[in-house]
Amino acid sequence: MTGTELLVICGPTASGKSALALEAAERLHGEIVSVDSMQLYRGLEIGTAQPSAEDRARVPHHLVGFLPLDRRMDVYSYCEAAARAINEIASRGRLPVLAGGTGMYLRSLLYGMDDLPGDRQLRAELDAQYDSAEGEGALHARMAELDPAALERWKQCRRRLIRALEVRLLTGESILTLQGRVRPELRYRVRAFRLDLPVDLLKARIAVRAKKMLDSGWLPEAEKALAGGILDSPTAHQAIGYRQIGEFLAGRMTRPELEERIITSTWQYARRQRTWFNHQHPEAICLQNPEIGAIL
RNA sequence: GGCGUGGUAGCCAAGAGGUUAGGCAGCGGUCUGCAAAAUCGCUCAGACCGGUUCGAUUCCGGUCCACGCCU
Repeated sequence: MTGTELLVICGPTASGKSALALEAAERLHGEIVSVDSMQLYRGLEIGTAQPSAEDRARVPHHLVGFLPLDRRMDVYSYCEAAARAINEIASRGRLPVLAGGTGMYLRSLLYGMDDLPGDRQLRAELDAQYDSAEGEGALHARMAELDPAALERWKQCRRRLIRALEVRLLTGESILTLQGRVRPELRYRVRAFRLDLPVDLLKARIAVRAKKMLDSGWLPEAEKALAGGILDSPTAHQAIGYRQIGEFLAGRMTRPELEERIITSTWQYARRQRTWFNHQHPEAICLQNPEIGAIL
């Protein structure tokens, strides 16, 4: 653990994290470090609800809107970048305020992750193999031989299986034995808050926000991102809404259907975030209201 | 008014006289290098009334409703 002090505000999408973090940073002499796998990207400003120019003028934001759409991102790279930003902010004597909803990024940043080797090239190859005709079976057979325990554990889960094989190939050992069993200590001195609004309220906020985004420029933004190949990008293609907007623009969906589908997938995302934050962040104090008073 | 077809869970949608349909949505969980991802589990039926049968969501009759055609 470093002595660096951190304020953390996490929670599901549309729960009011950004506004709260903004106000807190303003009052506490802080700068915001985004913990969001999609706000990273340049060109997805509206669709990923990035902070406005006005917000950014009020408080410096880091790790927002800088990454080209075709760039791959992963937890490890994110953590490196975020740790760097945190150090810079702290060295300026300001308070790093982490704000965002990408649970795995946040947990990895706060608690660290086992420093196992990684090889994107190898991983990409294994992934490509998986797609070929007998790929899945071949990969399973290979794992059955090299690391049956990991296969058993993740046979349903392509990515983790591939990652397990990657590590096995790189180290000669099973990822299961290399990963620490116990959760490590926090790496920073954190004051963490997790927003957990009542379900009905959160649902309503999601619906309102989705409609507002669609009414205020998301469509042209998405059209441009689609033209730029977002759907074929390694990571950014996962952003909610862009594929659906493509369908809508192609006339395969009505506007009400589009809204509904976006709201639905956003809610599903929020649900996953809720279960993550409810279970993975014992250090965080639960806030039922995005109110500044609670964190000052 | 007549004839026909159909009424299956919040929605879509099958088959079968007795054995889980399935998909979507919903709910709960998992999560160590693509996480706005991936994945596991659970809940929710047979329009209504009667009959046949050991047993009906499935067969028969009626009622209601929807759709189509005819008058």
